[in-house]
Amino acid sequence: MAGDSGAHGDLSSNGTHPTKDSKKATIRDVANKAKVSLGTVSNVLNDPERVAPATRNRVLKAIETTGFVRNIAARQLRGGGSKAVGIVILDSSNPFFTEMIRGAEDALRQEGYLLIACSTDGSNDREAMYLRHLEEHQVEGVLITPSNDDLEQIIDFHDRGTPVVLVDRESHSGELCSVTVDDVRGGSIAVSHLIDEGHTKILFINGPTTIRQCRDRRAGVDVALKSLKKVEEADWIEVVDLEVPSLSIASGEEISIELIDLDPTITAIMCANDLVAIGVMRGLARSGADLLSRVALVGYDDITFSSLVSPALTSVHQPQYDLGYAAARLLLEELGDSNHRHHEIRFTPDLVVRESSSGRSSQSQR
Amino acid sequence: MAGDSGAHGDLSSNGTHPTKDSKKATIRDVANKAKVSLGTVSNVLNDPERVAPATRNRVLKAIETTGFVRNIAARQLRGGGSKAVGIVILDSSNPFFTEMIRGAEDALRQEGYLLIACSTDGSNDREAMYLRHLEEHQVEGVLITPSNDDLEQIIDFHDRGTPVVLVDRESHSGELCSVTVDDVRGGSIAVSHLIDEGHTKILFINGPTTIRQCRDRRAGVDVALKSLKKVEEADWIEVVDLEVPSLSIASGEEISIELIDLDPTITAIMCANDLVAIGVMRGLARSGADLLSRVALVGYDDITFSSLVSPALTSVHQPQYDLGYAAARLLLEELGDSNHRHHEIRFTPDLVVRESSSGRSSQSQR
DNA sequence: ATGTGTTATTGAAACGTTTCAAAAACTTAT
DNA sequence: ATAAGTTTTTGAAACGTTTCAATAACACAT
Repeated sequence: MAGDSGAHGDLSSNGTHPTKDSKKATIRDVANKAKVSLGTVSNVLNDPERVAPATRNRVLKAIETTGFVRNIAARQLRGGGSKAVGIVILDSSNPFFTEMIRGAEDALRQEGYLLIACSTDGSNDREAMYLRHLEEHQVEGVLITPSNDDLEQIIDFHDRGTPVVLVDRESHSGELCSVTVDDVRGGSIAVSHLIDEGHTKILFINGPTTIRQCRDRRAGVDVALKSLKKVEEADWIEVVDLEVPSLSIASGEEISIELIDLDPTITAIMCANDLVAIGVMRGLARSGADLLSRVALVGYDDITFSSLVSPALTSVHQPQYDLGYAAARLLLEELGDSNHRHHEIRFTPDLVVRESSSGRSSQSQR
Repeated sequence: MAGDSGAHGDLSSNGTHPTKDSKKATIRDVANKAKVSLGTVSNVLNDPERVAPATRNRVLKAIETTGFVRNIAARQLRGGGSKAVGIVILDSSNPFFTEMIRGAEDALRQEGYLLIACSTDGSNDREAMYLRHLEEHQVEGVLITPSNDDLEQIIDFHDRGTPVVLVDRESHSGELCSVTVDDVRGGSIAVSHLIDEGHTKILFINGPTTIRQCRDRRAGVDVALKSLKKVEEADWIEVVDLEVPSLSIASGEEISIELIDLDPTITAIMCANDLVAIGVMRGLARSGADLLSRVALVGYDDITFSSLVSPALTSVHQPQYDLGYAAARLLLEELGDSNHRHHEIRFTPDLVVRESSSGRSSQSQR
């Protein structure tokens, strides 16, 4: 920029970083350098076919010479989009969510969007705060796993003009797009696996039934049982319920204490998610209990580390990355289509069988 | 807004979401409703003491009635900040980084900033792309773990006006703030622990020595050895080196094949990070090898799941959350202080001893 | 009522970019 | 040289908010 001091006018210090206070080049600087109008520079940036090649090259050179970096805020103000999307998740310590973010980020990067990540830790108030900040920034859309069952605040947010895609949560009345996994089916295939292995009395450790995913997974167990009873008249299969206050490793550890003296006719445990299952494993290991050599264990989510614990955990695989990727693609679709119709993408989970449910001694007891 | 149609003027459809196309309230709408000037509304929002209570209340009511949401882009254009900070990390699958993001987000949330998360996966080109996008958005600062040793592109970015804090990386010439962990010391305390346990021949599985952290951790081993040799003239301690191409679980699994026939005089293994150590464990378990019952294993990072694998992994604890939190605080400090002097915060790691290095049979062999 | 000092409010202009009607420049045909 | 058609370029105005010099309003003293 050595030869351009004149184009920048006053280079006086404004008190911030006195040693490095050059003003950034604007579109006006480029226009002056290339001896064209502001509109022509804008056309070169946004509609290059409209500009004669010679002029275009002159402008491109001036852009390089001045070190021009476009100002998104100015564009946004004039009516352009913010090129940013918010993602609001529950817990950034849970690999389920971080894989989801990864999928969303990959999809958005392809279109030149930035991803603003917000963790609510299940707090409705924090969710409200983040939504407000995102609205002030005029993000082009938001991907969100709601902090609770009541979608009112999210729907209000959407109604004020920002497209929303629900992640791992349905929109019952169809006013929002959503990406979900069929948790009823997930519960069914997990319990069916255990039944196929010969287990007849199964403990289901659920999370808070205020959480729809917990309810669905448990409901899936009933669906599988009903279906089996119809086909095989299998009336001897029994499911026992227990509930932990949160879907965390800590909750699993706490409940493991109650499992030490588990009814010996229970030969299988199914947990509402992997963190709870891992906590159970950890708690039992800590207390020296040998329960898991006779009892099968199944988790839900198939987070990255489930294959690394010992015994490796059988788990219902949720396509975490795909959830995030699909949600972002759905949002991009909505942004590009003024006649967009909301819809839902539903993924089907599958079971990944590992050590924790294999070769348990249920068959010898049956 | 039912009684306000006049204030909004033309509510004609612009072809986007025809059913819900109300224009958002601007500061002008608030001013009209409260019968004050634009400047007064701005003062109520930004400098409320300057406005008479009666006027202020009238304006606040109008803000509520109109549903006004401030427009950050407009403020930014006029000279306000973007209230957004970028964080550029290497790999969002590694819990080390996700914990770090969590710390940064918590610190920034307190000041009303949003966090824009970007993953480079170690790619210099992707890092460059993200830096450019962040610059267009005029983020108020960037926290970054560099994708490689060459900081030139990051320093250029900083020199163009955006404050930068390096995370887990030093700035050798002091032109940037940084937050690091003393990896030399981490290496030392890990190997010292093994020596204290009686191990005299130790295998060090390093990552790419182009990565400064890998070099430092290995260097720390030498520092501990030198120190010990001075004090106790302990010339019998030996370290054997091996290198994996990347710090991943997969690399650890691959190298585990070579460990099956490990020299029996090697009684301890130290890995450059937890993912490699976990990979080694997994690979050995898969091949049925019983090596880890006689050989101690130490990792580095102490990611969340290290305590959950079996045997639970002894690891050098890195304060991941604190790294992120401190980096963000340092950046906020720099933003608030026009006479800011760059400095470095250096954390001291500590060793968390778990099963993987306890009670290995090294002492009976010595 | 007049003068002085203080507080509160106003409103023009700035910020960087895009947009599109109008003007200018270019090309081709007569 | 003139006219018509096409391409290229221009530049005024808009976007929402902040800022600060100028003005208005208010309070108090004489």
